[in-house]
Amino acid sequence: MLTLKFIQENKEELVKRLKVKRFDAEQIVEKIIELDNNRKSTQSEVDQKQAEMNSLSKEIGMLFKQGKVSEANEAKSKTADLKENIKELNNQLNEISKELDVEVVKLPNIPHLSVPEGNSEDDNECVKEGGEIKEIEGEKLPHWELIKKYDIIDFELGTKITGAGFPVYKGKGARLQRALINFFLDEGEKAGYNEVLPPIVVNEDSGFGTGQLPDKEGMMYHATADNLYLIPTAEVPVTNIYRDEVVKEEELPLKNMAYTPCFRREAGSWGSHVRGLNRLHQFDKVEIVQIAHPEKSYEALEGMVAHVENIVNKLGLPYRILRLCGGDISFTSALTFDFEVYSAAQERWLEVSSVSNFENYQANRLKCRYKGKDMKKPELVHTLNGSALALPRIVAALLENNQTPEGIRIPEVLVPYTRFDIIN
RNA sequence: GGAGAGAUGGCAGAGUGGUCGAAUGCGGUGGUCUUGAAAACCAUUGUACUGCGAGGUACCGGGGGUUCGAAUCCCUCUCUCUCCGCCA
Repeated sequence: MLTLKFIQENKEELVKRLKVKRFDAEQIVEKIIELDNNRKSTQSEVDQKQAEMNSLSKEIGMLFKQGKVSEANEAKSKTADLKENIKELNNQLNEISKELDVEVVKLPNIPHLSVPEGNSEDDNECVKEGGEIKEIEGEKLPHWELIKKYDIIDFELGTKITGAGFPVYKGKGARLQRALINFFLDEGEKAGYNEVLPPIVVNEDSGFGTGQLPDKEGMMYHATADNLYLIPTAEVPVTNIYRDEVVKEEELPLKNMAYTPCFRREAGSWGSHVRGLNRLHQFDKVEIVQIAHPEKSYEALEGMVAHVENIVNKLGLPYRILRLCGGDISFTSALTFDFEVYSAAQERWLEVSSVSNFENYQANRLKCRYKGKDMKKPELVHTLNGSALALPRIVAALLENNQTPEGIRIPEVLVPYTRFDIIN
């Protein structure tokens, strides 16, 4: 969420810039400012009464000590009204604060100045294309046919064990998963990311910290007996490492990565174009997360984009990088680059990574700050994350693009990990 | 799952109703001394809100209560540790 200070000091600019996100902030901003001013004045009234109360109490203590019991009792009688008054004001203050919290989370993050105008994914700006779209020799099958043909991923079996969207990877299919995970982690390590293996269920506080709760509660599987949530992305546990922390300035940037399974309920979003591996309830992903100095977060973002590009390149997949437009960028992001790979048999681009800078929007909610030696107060950090990479669509593209009459060729970089070079 | 003990500042650890935002030690920062370092000595050292400022207010695991006054008493929740049980 945005800081109240920023909203107070930049209200015109805020309203103007949120228009790029197709968000009309004017009324909410007005309401927030009014509530915040109200909060401040009520707070200072409470403080003042409280100060009165404190000094009165001190006085009473002194009087008792000096044995002046009747004077003490007299002073005591004065406190009743004050006490009632404070209670009343505190109730008001609570109401105002609650209302303010509700309003302030309604405002999305401010888009970066480079975010293009636009209403939908069709208006995203392609900043780069790479790799080569090769002709497929022979029969051109979509991956959902290929996995059946070679018996490497079994959807029906997953349905039997769990339900739709929980595939079972078998034989070379399973090993390909493991190979990709290890390859991604090794590449991440080379790029300076520290590997963590976090819990894949999280508590409510963590859900709030990264913004899945309270709004997007429906996206997560919820273990109600213990009130824990299955993570939709490793971003949740890995970013929450730094919830309520003040980190040292010289430690920045903190670069972490994690492999985790991810769970998404994706309620009601199933249709014809989400066949096969295109959308699942459970999938594997390696996520990279950075906690960066505010002045260096865009440098960090560039580094993350370069890292993802490097991996996609090594896999030999045709790709393009999109700068998301105001209408497509997420609520919490300031700037997002999507990576898409071309899937030859489906003849469409598949999103495989999304790399974002949240600036201090997420950090404000997390209360993650940094402090340097000559800083008087800690300041909010910037947070960034990106997939590097999500497996299912990478697998889909690899299977489809590398199919030959003999079988599916495994990219050279993966062979040391898979220990086979063809699926046939 | 059963029984017991506990949660205080960056860490360790005192504090059982008033002058406690909290002793003391360690650590951190600045300084004196030194060619430099160590040692010693001196000073300083939490966060948030609010105010131009002096200052004020809140915070001793979370929430609630008793009281003129709570780190301290009561209720409740969470977590940690020890022992027992179960277990990859």
